[in-house]
Amino acid sequence: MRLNAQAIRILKRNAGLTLTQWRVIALLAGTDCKNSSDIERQIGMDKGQLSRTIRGLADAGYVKFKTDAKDHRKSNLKLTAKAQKIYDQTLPLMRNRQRSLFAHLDETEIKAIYSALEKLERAAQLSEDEL
Amino acid sequence: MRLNAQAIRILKRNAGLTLTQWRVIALLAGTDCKNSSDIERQIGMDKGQLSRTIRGLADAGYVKFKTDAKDHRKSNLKLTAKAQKIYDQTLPLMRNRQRSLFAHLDETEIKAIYSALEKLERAAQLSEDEL
DNA sequence: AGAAAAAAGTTGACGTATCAACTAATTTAA
DNA sequence: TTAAATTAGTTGATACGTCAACTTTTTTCT
Repeated sequence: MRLNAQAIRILKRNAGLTLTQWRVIALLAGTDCKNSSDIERQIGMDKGQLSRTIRGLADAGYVKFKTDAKDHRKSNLKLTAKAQKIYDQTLPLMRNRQRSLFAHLDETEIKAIYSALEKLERAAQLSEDEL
Repeated sequence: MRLNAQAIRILKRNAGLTLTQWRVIALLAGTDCKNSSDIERQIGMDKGQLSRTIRGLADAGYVKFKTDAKDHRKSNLKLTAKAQKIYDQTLPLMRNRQRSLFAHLDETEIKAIYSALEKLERAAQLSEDEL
């Protein structure tokens, strides 16, 4: 989407992050997501892409892995101080952008969009069998 | 987008085409688009991707190139009979899908969506400088 | 307890979107 | 008319989205 272009640029210039990387960091920082599956459930992101994104973050020194003591399949993720700092710095920028984008829409439009998108998803789901 | 998933499957199963390939074929078949730039202007697709898509179609025997006699930069594209046939067969399927998706939306919702998306694009454009 | 199923992650493949740099041909404007 | 700007198209790089096959560990079921 062209709409993401600026978000991407903001992140690249201010934090050296990709949008996906930022989303993951934001979830680790702002929610109680602990591992890959939590994130997957939270934003419905693909397992595979998630795995690669997290490895990228780890390589860049933004997160640390630690295999869960009770369930050896899981590895718990923790943001480094570096990541936390970047998150704190970038969050306001992202929030501003979000606000200024949606500022131009009124209630009705926002609701219509969400409802319509839901319906489209449902319709897509329903006709799934016909293939 | 998950919404495209079925379209992609329809095309793959019924025609062995990707969505992008089908869009290009549809433009060549259903509009007066003659070359890459026409298509680019029509659907705002990236030049690069377009170039690769078209080459793919040519390699698969769906389109033929012919350098324009007057302007040697342009190459005019023509669908092969094979492509025409596939297009004719697939068009109804795609139309049905389109219809059944939008059937669940009322006028208001459709208008709201378009208007909202336009505004979002504009807002994104406007705030471009702040980066 | 042991087999089967499910969950957590990893990896590979392919398609799509966007940006940038580049060549070659054409148009424009001094 | 020649230099500069545009336009058409190609190629490379990177990010993102989705599907599928696979390993390892845990859970479920009988």
